[in-house]
Amino acid sequence: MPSPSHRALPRLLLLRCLSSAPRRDHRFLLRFAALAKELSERPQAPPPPSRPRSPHPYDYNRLMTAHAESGDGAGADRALNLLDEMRGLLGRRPDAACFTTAAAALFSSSRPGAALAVLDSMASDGVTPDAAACTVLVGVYACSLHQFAAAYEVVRWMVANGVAPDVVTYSTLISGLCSAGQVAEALGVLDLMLEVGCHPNAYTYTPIMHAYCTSGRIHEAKRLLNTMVASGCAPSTVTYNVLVEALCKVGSFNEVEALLEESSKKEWTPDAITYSSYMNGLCKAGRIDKSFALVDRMLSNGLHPNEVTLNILLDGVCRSSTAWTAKRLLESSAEFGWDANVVNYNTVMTRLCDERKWLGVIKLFADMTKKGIVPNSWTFSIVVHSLCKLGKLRKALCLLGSEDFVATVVTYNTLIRHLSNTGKVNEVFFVLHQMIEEGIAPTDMTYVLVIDCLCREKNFLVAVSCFYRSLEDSFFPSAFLSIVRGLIVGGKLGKDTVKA
DNA sequence: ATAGGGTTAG
Repeated sequence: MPSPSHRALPRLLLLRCLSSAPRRDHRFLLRFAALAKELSERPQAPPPPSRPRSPHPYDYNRLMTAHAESGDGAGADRALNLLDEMRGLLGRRPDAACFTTAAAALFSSSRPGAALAVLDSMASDGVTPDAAACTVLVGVYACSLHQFAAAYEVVRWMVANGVAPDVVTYSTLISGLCSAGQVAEALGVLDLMLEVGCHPNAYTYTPIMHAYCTSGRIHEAKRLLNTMVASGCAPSTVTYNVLVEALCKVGSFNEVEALLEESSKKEWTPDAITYSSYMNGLCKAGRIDKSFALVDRMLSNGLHPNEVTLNILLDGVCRSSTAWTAKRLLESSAEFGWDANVVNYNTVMTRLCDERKWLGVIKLFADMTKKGIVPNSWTFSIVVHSLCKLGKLRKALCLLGSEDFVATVVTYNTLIRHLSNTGKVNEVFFVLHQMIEEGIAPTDMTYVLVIDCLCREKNFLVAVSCFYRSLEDSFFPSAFLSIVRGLIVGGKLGKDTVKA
Protein backbone atom coordinates (compact mmCIF):
# COMPACT_ATOMS: atom_id res chain seq x y z
CA MET A 1 0.00 0.00 0.00
CA PRO A 2 1.55 3.33 -0.99
CA SER A 3 2.29 5.79 1.73
CA PRO A 4 -0.09 8.71 1.63
CA SER A 5 1.36 11.36 -0.52
CA HIS A 6 0.37 14.92 0.18
CA ARG A 7 -1.90 14.72 -2.82
CA ALA A 8 -4.02 12.09 -1.06
CA LEU A 9 -4.19 14.09 2.10
CA PRO A 10 -7.51 15.78 1.52
CA ARG A 11 -9.13 12.39 0.96
CA LEU A 12 -7.79 11.15 4.23
CA LEU A 13 -9.12 14.18 5.97
CA LEU A 14 -12.47 13.56 4.40
CA LEU A 15 -12.53 9.97 5.64
CA ARG A 16 -11.64 11.08 9.12
CA CYS A 17 -14.46 13.63 9.08
CA LEU A 18 -16.94 10.99 7.94
CA SER A 19 -15.90 8.56 10.61
CA SER A 20 -16.32 11.15 13.31
CA ALA A 21 -19.73 12.10 11.95
CA PRO A 22 -22.84 10.39 13.33
CA ARG A 23 -23.63 7.13 11.57
CA ARG A 24 -25.86 7.60 8.62
CA ASP A 25 -29.32 6.16 8.58
CA HIS A 26 -29.26 3.27 6.21
CA ARG A 27 -32.92 3.58 5.30
CA PHE A 28 -32.31 7.13 4.19
CA LEU A 29 -29.77 5.88 1.65
CA LEU A 30 -32.24 3.35 0.35
CA ARG A 31 -34.92 5.96 -0.07
CA PHE A 32 -32.45 8.20 -1.82
CA ALA A 33 -31.51 5.41 -4.22
CA ALA A 34 -35.19 4.79 -4.98
CA LEU A 35 -35.74 8.44 -5.70
CA ALA A 36 -32.73 8.60 -7.98
CA LYS A 37 -34.00 5.57 -9.86
CA GLU A 38 -37.43 7.09 -10.29
CA LEU A 39 -35.96 10.31 -11.59
CA SER A 40 -33.74 8.51 -14.08
CA GLU A 41 -36.69 6.50 -15.40
CA ARG A 42 -38.88 9.56 -15.90
CA PRO A 43 -39.28 10.65 -19.50
CA GLN A 44 -36.60 13.21 -20.28
CA ALA A 45 -39.24 15.87 -19.91
CA PRO A 46 -38.43 19.14 -18.27
CA PRO A 47 -35.47 20.87 -19.82
CA PRO A 48 -35.36 23.61 -17.19
CA PRO A 49 -31.68 22.98 -16.39
CA SER A 50 -31.13 25.62 -19.07
CA ARG A 51 -32.13 28.10 -16.38
CA PRO A 52 -28.98 29.85 -15.20
CA ARG A 53 -27.90 29.73 -11.59
CA SER A 54 -27.93 33.46 -11.14
CA PRO A 55 -31.17 35.23 -12.12
CA HIS A 56 -31.73 35.78 -15.80
CA PRO A 57 -32.01 39.37 -17.08
CA TYR A 58 -35.67 38.57 -17.66
CA ASP A 59 -36.20 37.96 -13.93
CA TYR A 60 -34.42 41.15 -13.08
CA ASN A 61 -36.53 43.01 -15.57
CA ARG A 62 -39.74 41.67 -14.03
CA LEU A 63 -38.58 42.75 -10.61
CA MET A 64 -37.57 46.18 -11.91
CA THR A 65 -40.93 46.61 -13.60
CA ALA A 66 -42.69 45.75 -10.35
CA HIS A 67 -40.64 48.35 -8.50
CA ALA A 68 -41.20 50.96 -11.17
CA GLU A 69 -44.95 50.35 -11.04
CA SER A 70 -44.99 51.12 -7.33
CA GLY A 71 -44.98 54.67 -8.63
CA ASP A 72 -42.91 56.94 -6.44
CA GLY A 73 -39.34 57.96 -7.03
CA ALA A 74 -38.16 55.29 -4.61
CA GLY A 75 -39.36 52.63 -7.05
CA ALA A 76 -37.16 54.11 -9.75
CA ASP A 77 -34.23 54.03 -7.34
CA ARG A 78 -34.82 50.35 -6.59
CA ALA A 79 -34.94 49.62 -10.32
CA LEU A 80 -31.69 51.53 -10.74
CA ASN A 81 -30.06 49.58 -7.90
CA LEU A 82 -31.07 46.30 -9.51
CA LEU A 83 -29.59 47.44 -12.81
CA ASP A 84 -26.30 48.33 -11.10
CA GLU A 85 -26.34 44.96 -9.34
CA MET A 86 -26.72 43.21 -12.70
CA ARG A 87 -23.94 45.21 -14.29
CA GLY A 88 -21.68 43.95 -11.51
CA LEU A 89 -22.50 40.29 -12.26
CA LEU A 90 -20.12 38.54 -14.59
CA GLY A 91 -21.82 36.83 -17.48
CA ARG A 92 -25.28 38.09 -16.59
CA ARG A 93 -25.18 41.40 -18.35
CA PRO A 94 -28.45 43.37 -18.46
CA ASP A 95 -30.12 43.32 -21.84
CA ALA A 96 -31.74 46.24 -23.64
CA ALA A 97 -35.07 45.61 -21.87
CA CYS A 98 -33.46 46.02 -18.43
CA PHE A 99 -31.83 49.30 -19.32
CA THR A 100 -35.10 50.45 -20.86
CA THR A 101 -37.15 49.61 -17.77
CA ALA A 102 -34.76 51.49 -15.47
CA ALA A 103 -34.58 54.48 -17.82
CA ALA A 104 -38.37 54.56 -18.22
CA ALA A 105 -38.87 54.47 -14.44
CA LEU A 106 -36.53 57.43 -14.02
CA PHE A 107 -38.20 59.23 -16.92
CA SER A 108 -41.66 58.88 -15.43
CA SER A 109 -40.49 60.04 -11.99
CA SER A 110 -39.20 63.25 -13.61
CA ARG A 111 -35.49 62.44 -13.52
CA PRO A 112 -34.49 62.91 -17.14
CA GLY A 113 -30.80 63.35 -16.32
CA ALA A 114 -30.62 59.99 -14.57
CA ALA A 115 -32.59 58.36 -17.42
CA LEU A 116 -30.08 59.71 -19.94
CA ALA A 117 -27.23 58.39 -17.79
CA VAL A 118 -28.75 54.89 -17.83
CA LEU A 119 -29.10 54.94 -21.61
CA ASP A 120 -25.52 56.19 -21.88
CA SER A 121 -24.31 53.30 -19.75
CA MET A 122 -26.24 50.96 -22.03
CA ALA A 123 -24.27 52.28 -24.98
CA SER A 124 -20.96 52.05 -23.12
CA ASP A 125 -21.77 48.44 -22.14
CA GLY A 126 -22.10 47.69 -25.83
CA VAL A 127 -25.81 46.79 -25.66
CA THR A 128 -27.61 47.66 -28.91
CA PRO A 129 -30.70 49.77 -28.29
CA ASP A 130 -34.00 48.49 -29.64
CA ALA A 131 -37.10 50.50 -30.54
CA ALA A 132 -38.28 50.56 -26.91
CA ALA A 133 -34.97 51.95 -25.63
CA CYS A 134 -34.91 54.58 -28.37
CA THR A 135 -38.50 55.52 -27.59
CA VAL A 136 -37.60 56.22 -23.97
CA LEU A 137 -34.77 58.41 -25.25
CA VAL A 138 -37.22 60.24 -27.50
CA GLY A 139 -39.50 60.66 -24.47
CA VAL A 140 -36.74 62.15 -22.34
CA TYR A 141 -35.77 64.65 -25.02
CA ALA A 142 -39.27 65.50 -26.22
CA CYS A 143 -41.44 65.26 -23.09
CA SER A 144 -39.06 66.10 -20.23
CA LEU A 145 -36.48 68.39 -21.76
CA HIS A 146 -38.40 69.77 -24.76
CA GLN A 147 -35.22 69.34 -26.79
CA PHE A 148 -36.91 68.50 -30.04
CA ALA A 149 -33.80 68.72 -32.23
CA ALA A 150 -32.28 65.93 -30.13
CA ALA A 151 -35.53 63.92 -30.25
CA TYR A 152 -35.64 64.14 -34.04
CA GLU A 153 -31.96 63.17 -34.11
CA VAL A 154 -32.81 59.95 -32.24
CA VAL A 155 -35.59 59.16 -34.72
CA ARG A 156 -33.18 59.76 -37.61
CA TRP A 157 -30.64 57.45 -35.95
CA MET A 158 -33.33 54.77 -35.66
CA VAL A 159 -34.23 54.98 -39.33
CA ALA A 160 -30.56 54.93 -40.39
CA ASN A 161 -29.78 51.92 -38.18
CA GLY A 162 -32.71 49.71 -39.03
CA VAL A 163 -34.54 50.24 -35.72
CA ALA A 164 -37.85 51.34 -37.18
CA PRO A 165 -39.70 54.00 -35.20
CA ASP A 166 -43.18 52.65 -34.43
CA VAL A 167 -46.50 54.08 -33.30
CA VAL A 168 -45.22 54.39 -29.73
CA THR A 169 -42.15 56.37 -30.82
CA TYR A 170 -44.22 58.77 -32.91
CA SER A 171 -46.91 59.11 -30.23
CA THR A 172 -44.24 59.97 -27.67
CA LEU A 173 -42.84 62.64 -29.95
CA ILE A 174 -46.32 64.04 -30.55
CA SER A 175 -47.02 64.07 -26.82
CA GLY A 176 -43.84 66.05 -26.14
CA LEU A 177 -44.61 68.57 -28.87
CA CYS A 178 -48.16 69.02 -27.59
CA SER A 179 -47.03 69.57 -24.01
CA ALA A 180 -44.77 72.35 -25.31
CA GLY A 181 -47.73 73.87 -27.14
CA GLN A 182 -46.38 72.99 -30.58
CA VAL A 183 -49.58 71.50 -31.96
CA ALA A 184 -48.88 72.39 -35.58
CA GLU A 185 -45.59 70.55 -35.40
CA ALA A 186 -47.35 67.59 -33.76
CA LEU A 187 -49.82 67.49 -36.65
CA GLY A 188 -46.81 67.40 -38.96
CA VAL A 189 -45.54 64.29 -37.20
CA LEU A 190 -49.02 62.76 -37.52
CA ASP A 191 -48.90 63.42 -41.28
CA LEU A 192 -45.46 61.84 -41.44
CA MET A 193 -46.77 58.73 -39.68
CA LEU A 194 -49.59 58.38 -42.17
CA GLU A 195 -47.13 58.87 -45.04
CA VAL A 196 -44.84 56.08 -43.88
CA GLY A 197 -47.81 53.82 -43.21
CA CYS A 198 -47.63 53.80 -39.42
CA HIS A 199 -51.16 53.60 -38.02
CA PRO A 200 -51.96 56.12 -35.28
CA ASN A 201 -53.94 54.96 -32.24
CA ALA A 202 -55.66 56.59 -29.28
CA TYR A 203 -52.25 57.36 -27.73
CA THR A 204 -51.41 59.38 -30.83
CA TYR A 205 -54.59 61.44 -31.04
CA THR A 206 -55.31 62.04 -27.36
CA PRO A 207 -52.37 64.38 -26.64
CA ILE A 208 -53.35 66.50 -29.65
CA MET A 209 -56.94 66.68 -28.43
CA HIS A 210 -55.64 67.60 -24.99
CA ALA A 211 -53.54 70.42 -26.46
CA TYR A 212 -56.56 71.70 -28.36
CA CYS A 213 -58.66 71.63 -25.20
CA THR A 214 -56.15 73.40 -22.97
CA SER A 215 -55.86 76.19 -25.52
CA GLY A 216 -59.63 76.57 -25.59
CA ARG A 217 -60.13 75.00 -29.02
CA ILE A 218 -62.79 72.49 -28.05
CA HIS A 219 -64.34 72.63 -31.48
CA GLU A 220 -61.06 71.45 -33.03
CA ALA A 221 -60.84 68.70 -30.42
CA LYS A 222 -64.32 67.44 -31.31
CA ARG A 223 -63.45 67.53 -35.00
CA LEU A 224 -60.30 65.49 -34.36
CA LEU A 225 -62.40 62.99 -32.41
CA ASN A 226 -64.67 62.61 -35.44
CA THR A 227 -61.63 62.23 -37.68
CA MET A 228 -60.20 59.44 -35.59
CA VAL A 229 -63.51 57.59 -35.46
CA ALA A 230 -63.96 57.99 -39.22
CA SER A 231 -60.47 56.58 -39.84
CA GLY A 232 -61.32 53.51 -37.78
CA CYS A 233 -59.31 54.41 -34.69
CA ALA A 234 -61.26 53.76 -31.51
CA PRO A 235 -61.10 56.57 -28.91
CA SER A 236 -60.32 55.33 -25.41
CA THR A 237 -61.75 56.33 -22.06
CA VAL A 238 -58.77 58.67 -21.73
CA THR A 239 -59.71 60.36 -25.00
CA TYR A 240 -63.23 60.98 -23.74
CA ASN A 241 -61.93 62.12 -20.36
CA VAL A 242 -59.92 64.84 -22.05
CA LEU A 243 -63.10 66.04 -23.72
CA VAL A 244 -65.15 65.78 -20.53
CA GLU A 245 -62.67 67.93 -18.65
CA ALA A 246 -62.72 70.58 -21.37
CA LEU A 247 -66.52 70.64 -21.51
CA CYS A 248 -66.65 71.03 -17.72
CA LYS A 249 -64.22 73.94 -17.81
CA VAL A 250 -66.62 75.88 -20.04
CA GLY A 251 -69.66 74.70 -18.12
CA SER A 252 -71.17 72.56 -20.87
CA PHE A 253 -72.51 70.02 -18.40
CA ASN A 254 -75.35 69.03 -20.72
CA GLU A 255 -72.83 67.85 -23.28
CA VAL A 256 -71.01 65.88 -20.58
CA GLU A 257 -74.29 64.20 -19.64
CA ALA A 258 -74.89 63.39 -23.31
CA LEU A 259 -71.43 61.84 -23.61
CA LEU A 260 -72.04 59.69 -20.53
CA GLU A 261 -75.41 58.54 -21.79
CA GLU A 262 -74.06 57.60 -25.19
CA SER A 263 -71.01 55.86 -23.73
CA SER A 264 -72.43 52.33 -23.85
CA LYS A 265 -73.52 52.80 -27.47
CA LYS A 266 -70.12 54.20 -28.41
CA GLU A 267 -68.33 51.38 -26.64
CA TRP A 268 -66.37 53.15 -23.98
CA THR A 269 -66.74 52.91 -20.23
CA PRO A 270 -66.49 55.98 -18.00
CA ASP A 271 -64.04 55.43 -15.15
CA ALA A 272 -63.26 57.12 -11.83
CA ILE A 273 -61.36 59.86 -13.63
CA THR A 274 -64.34 60.62 -15.89
CA TYR A 275 -66.53 61.15 -12.86
CA SER A 276 -63.84 63.03 -10.93
CA SER A 277 -63.39 65.49 -13.79
CA TYR A 278 -67.14 65.97 -13.99
CA MET A 279 -67.40 66.45 -10.23
CA ASN A 280 -64.51 68.92 -10.26
CA GLY A 281 -66.24 70.95 -12.96
CA LEU A 282 -69.46 71.00 -10.99
CA CYS A 283 -67.70 72.04 -7.77
CA LYS A 284 -65.83 74.84 -9.46
CA ALA A 285 -69.16 76.01 -10.89
CA GLY A 286 -70.59 76.06 -7.38
CA ARG A 287 -72.85 73.04 -7.88
CA ILE A 288 -71.56 71.07 -4.94
CA ASP A 289 -74.82 69.17 -4.32
CA LYS A 290 -74.87 67.76 -7.83
CA SER A 291 -71.23 66.79 -7.35
CA PHE A 292 -72.02 64.82 -4.18
CA ALA A 293 -74.89 63.13 -6.00
CA LEU A 294 -72.38 61.78 -8.51
CA VAL A 295 -70.71 59.73 -5.78
CA ASP A 296 -73.82 57.54 -5.69
CA ARG A 297 -73.80 57.26 -9.44
CA MET A 298 -70.17 56.17 -9.37
CA LEU A 299 -70.89 53.53 -6.75
CA SER A 300 -73.88 52.18 -8.67
CA ASN A 301 -71.60 51.82 -11.69
CA GLY A 302 -69.15 49.81 -9.64
CA LEU A 303 -66.59 52.61 -9.44
CA HIS A 304 -64.92 53.43 -6.17
CA PRO A 305 -64.26 57.09 -5.35
CA ASN A 306 -60.59 57.61 -4.51
CA GLU A 307 -58.46 60.26 -2.76
CA VAL A 308 -58.65 62.53 -5.78
CA THR A 309 -62.45 62.34 -5.72
CA LEU A 310 -62.40 63.08 -2.01
CA ASN A 311 -60.10 66.03 -2.57
CA ILE A 312 -62.38 67.52 -5.20
CA LEU A 313 -65.26 67.34 -2.74
CA LEU A 314 -63.17 68.75 0.11
CA ASP A 315 -62.08 71.67 -2.04
CA GLY A 316 -65.68 72.16 -3.11
CA VAL A 317 -66.89 72.20 0.47
CA CYS A 318 -64.18 74.72 1.40
CA ARG A 319 -65.23 77.05 -1.37
CA SER A 320 -68.98 76.78 -0.86
CA SER A 321 -68.94 76.50 2.91
CA THR A 322 -66.08 76.75 5.40
CA ALA A 323 -62.79 75.00 5.93
CA TRP A 324 -64.23 73.81 9.23
CA THR A 325 -66.98 71.84 7.45
CA ALA A 326 -64.37 70.36 5.14
CA LYS A 327 -62.29 69.40 8.16
CA ARG A 328 -65.28 67.48 9.55
CA LEU A 329 -65.76 65.69 6.23
CA LEU A 330 -62.05 64.85 6.21
CA GLU A 331 -62.21 63.47 9.74
CA SER A 332 -65.25 61.32 9.02
CA SER A 333 -64.01 60.10 5.66
CA ALA A 334 -62.55 56.95 7.19
CA GLU A 335 -66.08 55.88 8.21
CA PHE A 336 -67.05 55.82 4.54
CA GLY A 337 -64.06 53.67 3.72
CA TRP A 338 -62.18 56.59 2.26
CA ASP A 339 -58.50 56.69 3.10
CA ALA A 340 -57.48 60.32 3.25
CA ASN A 341 -53.99 61.07 1.99
CA VAL A 342 -51.53 63.90 2.40
CA VAL A 343 -53.07 65.98 -0.41
CA ASN A 344 -56.47 65.86 1.30
CA TYR A 345 -54.94 67.26 4.47
CA ASN A 346 -53.01 69.87 2.50
CA THR A 347 -56.21 71.03 0.81
CA VAL A 348 -58.05 71.62 4.07
CA MET A 349 -54.98 73.18 5.70
CA THR A 350 -54.63 75.57 2.77
CA ARG A 351 -58.23 76.71 3.16
CA LEU A 352 -57.73 77.12 6.90
CA CYS A 353 -54.87 79.43 5.97
CA ASP A 354 -57.19 81.40 3.71
CA GLU A 355 -59.45 81.89 6.71
CA ARG A 356 -56.42 82.83 8.82
CA LYS A 357 -57.05 79.93 11.19
CA TRP A 358 -53.36 79.29 11.80
CA LEU A 359 -53.87 77.32 14.99
CA GLY A 360 -56.31 75.05 13.15
CA VAL A 361 -53.56 74.30 10.63
CA ILE A 362 -51.13 73.30 13.35
CA LYS A 363 -53.76 71.09 15.00
CA LEU A 364 -54.61 69.36 11.74
CA PHE A 365 -50.91 68.85 11.07
CA ALA A 366 -50.59 67.13 14.43
CA ASP A 367 -53.64 64.97 13.63
CA MET A 368 -52.30 63.77 10.32
CA THR A 369 -48.89 62.83 11.67
CA LYS A 370 -50.63 60.99 14.50
CA LYS A 371 -52.53 59.00 11.87
CA GLY A 372 -49.25 58.05 10.22
CA ILE A 373 -49.80 60.15 7.13
CA VAL A 374 -46.40 61.35 5.98
CA PRO A 375 -46.32 65.10 5.30
CA ASN A 376 -44.78 66.28 2.04
CA SER A 377 -43.09 69.50 1.05
CA TRP A 378 -46.44 71.20 0.45
CA THR A 379 -47.53 70.37 3.98
CA PHE A 380 -44.35 71.81 5.40
CA SER A 381 -44.70 75.01 3.41
CA ILE A 382 -48.21 75.51 4.76
CA VAL A 383 -47.09 74.75 8.31
CA VAL A 384 -44.07 77.07 8.06
CA HIS A 385 -46.39 79.79 6.79
CA SER A 386 -48.80 79.28 9.66
CA LEU A 387 -46.04 79.20 12.28
CA CYS A 388 -44.68 82.47 10.91
CA LYS A 389 -48.14 84.04 11.08
CA LEU A 390 -48.44 82.84 14.68
CA GLY A 391 -45.16 84.60 15.42
CA LYS A 392 -43.42 81.30 16.11
CA LEU A 393 -40.44 81.93 13.87
CA ARG A 394 -38.11 79.83 15.99
CA LYS A 395 -40.41 76.82 15.65
CA ALA A 396 -40.56 77.34 11.90
CA LEU A 397 -36.77 77.40 11.68
CA CYS A 398 -36.63 74.37 13.94
CA LEU A 399 -38.93 72.48 11.56
CA LEU A 400 -36.76 73.56 8.65
CA GLY A 401 -33.76 72.00 10.34
CA SER A 402 -35.45 68.69 11.21
CA GLU A 403 -34.43 65.57 9.37
CA ASP A 404 -37.61 64.49 7.64
CA PHE A 405 -38.38 67.96 6.42
CA VAL A 406 -38.40 68.36 2.65
CA ALA A 407 -37.93 72.02 1.87
CA THR A 408 -38.63 73.35 -1.60
CA VAL A 409 -38.23 76.74 -3.13
CA VAL A 410 -41.78 77.54 -2.02
CA THR A 411 -40.90 76.87 1.62
CA TYR A 412 -37.92 79.17 1.39
CA ASN A 413 -39.86 81.86 -0.45
CA THR A 414 -42.53 81.71 2.24
CA LEU A 415 -39.93 82.14 4.94
CA ILE A 416 -38.12 84.93 3.07
CA ARG A 417 -41.39 86.79 2.54
CA HIS A 418 -42.16 86.64 6.24
CA LEU A 419 -38.64 87.73 7.29
CA SER A 420 -38.79 90.55 4.78
CA ASN A 421 -42.19 91.73 6.02
CA THR A 422 -40.92 91.80 9.59
CA GLY A 423 -37.75 93.68 8.66
CA LYS A 424 -35.29 90.92 9.45
CA VAL A 425 -32.83 91.76 6.65
CA ASN A 426 -29.85 89.80 7.88
CA GLU A 427 -31.94 86.67 8.19
CA VAL A 428 -33.33 87.17 4.66
CA PHE A 429 -29.85 87.13 3.21
CA PHE A 430 -28.88 84.20 5.42
CA VAL A 431 -31.85 82.12 4.24
CA LEU A 432 -31.04 82.91 0.59
CA HIS A 433 -27.52 81.60 1.15
CA GLN A 434 -28.78 78.53 2.94
CA MET A 435 -31.16 77.54 0.15
CA ILE A 436 -28.41 77.94 -2.45
CA GLU A 437 -26.15 75.76 -0.30
CA GLU A 438 -28.87 73.13 -0.08
CA GLY A 439 -28.92 73.01 -3.87
CA ILE A 440 -32.39 74.54 -4.16
CA ALA A 441 -32.46 76.96 -7.06
CA PRO A 442 -34.01 80.33 -6.20
CA THR A 443 -36.81 81.49 -8.50
CA ASP A 444 -37.43 84.95 -9.86
CA MET A 445 -39.78 85.47 -6.90
CA THR A 446 -36.97 84.68 -4.46
CA TYR A 447 -34.75 87.35 -5.97
CA VAL A 448 -37.56 89.88 -6.12
CA LEU A 449 -38.32 89.34 -2.43
CA VAL A 450 -34.68 89.64 -1.39
CA ILE A 451 -33.87 92.65 -3.59
CA ASP A 452 -37.01 94.52 -2.51
CA CYS A 453 -36.19 93.87 1.11
CA LEU A 454 -32.57 95.00 0.81
CA CYS A 455 -33.53 98.16 -1.10
CA ARG A 456 -36.16 99.04 1.47
CA GLU A 457 -33.47 98.82 4.11
CA LYS A 458 -31.20 101.04 1.92
CA ASN A 459 -28.69 98.22 1.59
CA PHE A 460 -28.18 98.93 -2.12
CA LEU A 461 -24.74 97.40 -2.45
CA VAL A 462 -25.88 93.99 -1.29
CA ALA A 463 -29.06 94.35 -3.36
CA VAL A 464 -26.97 94.88 -6.50
CA SER A 465 -24.72 91.95 -5.65
CA CYS A 466 -27.84 89.85 -5.17
CA PHE A 467 -29.05 90.85 -8.63
CA TYR A 468 -25.66 89.85 -10.07
CA ARG A 469 -26.02 86.51 -8.31
CA SER A 470 -29.42 86.05 -10.00
CA LEU A 471 -27.73 86.39 -13.40
CA GLU A 472 -25.80 83.20 -12.64
CA ASP A 473 -29.12 81.33 -12.78
CA SER A 474 -30.82 83.26 -15.56
CA PHE A 475 -31.91 86.72 -16.55
CA PHE A 476 -35.13 87.33 -14.60
CA PRO A 477 -36.93 90.42 -15.93
CA SER A 478 -38.83 90.77 -12.66
CA ALA A 479 -35.57 90.78 -10.66
CA PHE A 480 -34.14 93.39 -13.03
CA LEU A 481 -37.27 95.48 -12.54
CA SER A 482 -36.91 95.19 -8.78
CA ILE A 483 -33.31 96.36 -8.66
CA VAL A 484 -33.95 99.26 -11.05
CA ARG A 485 -37.04 100.34 -9.14
CA GLY A 486 -35.23 100.01 -5.82
CA LEU A 487 -32.30 102.11 -7.01
CA ILE A 488 -34.54 104.80 -8.48
CA VAL A 489 -36.73 105.00 -5.40
CA GLY A 490 -33.60 105.14 -3.25
CA GLY A 491 -32.27 108.00 -5.38
CA LYS A 492 -29.32 105.97 -6.59
CA LEU A 493 -29.98 106.25 -10.31
CA GLY A 494 -29.93 110.01 -10.66
CA LYS A 495 -27.56 111.78 -13.11
CA ASP A 496 -24.91 112.42 -10.43
CA THR A 497 -24.72 108.87 -9.23
CA VAL A 498 -24.52 107.43 -12.74
CA LYS A 499 -21.49 109.68 -13.38
CA ALA A 500 -19.90 108.57 -10.13
C1' DA B 1 -41.61 52.11 -24.37
C1' DT B 2 -46.67 56.30 -25.35
C1' DA B 3 -52.17 59.73 -23.68
C1' DG B 4 -56.32 61.74 -18.87
C1' DG B 5 -58.45 63.95 -12.87
C1' DG B 6 -57.03 66.88 -7.00
C1' DT B 7 -53.61 71.05 -3.23
C1' DT B 8 -48.98 75.63 -1.87
C1' DA B 9 -46.42 81.72 -0.78
C1' DG B 10 -49.34 87.38 -2.16
